[in-house]
Amino acid sequence: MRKPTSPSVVHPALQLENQLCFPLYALSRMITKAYQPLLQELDLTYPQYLVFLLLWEHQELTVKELGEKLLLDSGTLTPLLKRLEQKQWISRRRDPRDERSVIIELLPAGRALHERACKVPEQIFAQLNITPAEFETLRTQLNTLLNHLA
Amino acid sequence: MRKPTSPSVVHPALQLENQLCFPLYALSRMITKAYQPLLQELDLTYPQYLVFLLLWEHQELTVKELGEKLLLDSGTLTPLLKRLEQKQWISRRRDPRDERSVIIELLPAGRALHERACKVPEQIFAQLNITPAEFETLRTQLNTLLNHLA
DNA sequence: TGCTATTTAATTGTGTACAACTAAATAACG
DNA sequence: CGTTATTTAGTTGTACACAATTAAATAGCA
Repeated sequence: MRKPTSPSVVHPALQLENQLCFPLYALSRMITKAYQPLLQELDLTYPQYLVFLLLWEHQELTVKELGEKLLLDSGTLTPLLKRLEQKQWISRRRDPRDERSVIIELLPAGRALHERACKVPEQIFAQLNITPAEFETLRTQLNTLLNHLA
Repeated sequence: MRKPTSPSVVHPALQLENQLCFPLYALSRMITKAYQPLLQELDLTYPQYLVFLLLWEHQELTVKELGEKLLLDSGTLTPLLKRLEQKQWISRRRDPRDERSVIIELLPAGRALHERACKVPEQIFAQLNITPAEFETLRTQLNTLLNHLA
């Protein structure tokens, strides 16, 4: 072991353990990592899974609509969606009524993923070791804060 | 407007709005974005800022120690630290007592950033529109959940 | 109508994240 | 002591994220 470095005078608010941002950032990545082995069986990444959550509900959405719901821009979505298109899970086409928009449509193979994904949420929940009530409280708080910022 | 697509039968647990993971993921990115203009004045990215939070407290840490505290691996840290080294904010050297370890040391220019960063936390807090009590509750809950997973 | 402003995706470049692998150093053990 | 196992960073390749820019289409308006 190296010698422990002497603690210097640091603003408490600048200590990692007092941050809100850090556990948020770390927890987000940890949760993504918890999804990874489950999603790997579906050949999906976590952001791709989020796109499918929306498409399973809506069948088709524009890139703009996906971006609004996921808070992601075209710089992230365009290459992601092209990869899903290559796998024949979605189609991309310009809206004939407004050629600026690109409509993303769920293809049969993409819809078929829904059935296989059904068990994912409960498997994740089991790993969290929290009660449904705690889950709800936290979800509500995070959504509230998100609405303040977004 | 395109025609609204008819809602299909979707497992409630597979709806985006019922997820815990999504607000966590989105909020983490939104908070990072809130930091961005403040950190830009320090020429820092958000993960680089987290590294400095630790180095301002400890002056020197190994890559392993940084990785343990930030839950990041060398694949992320090595290039990030090399960029900080190029700016002469930190130094990287092998530990002579264990040549496998790389010691990251804060250089004067890196320490000088601390003073300029002091106002960052309060400026972020102001944007959150929550009370200190709510801040504390949320921070505790997130840390608890993080400990369950990490 | 004709011109300008806005909207929408795509592109480009930088910087994370992370899985999988490599290489070097050290620890552990017979 | 020598051999094997483990630890530690670094490397490679893939996939986000996002700022900034570009280009095409549409809206707005004089």
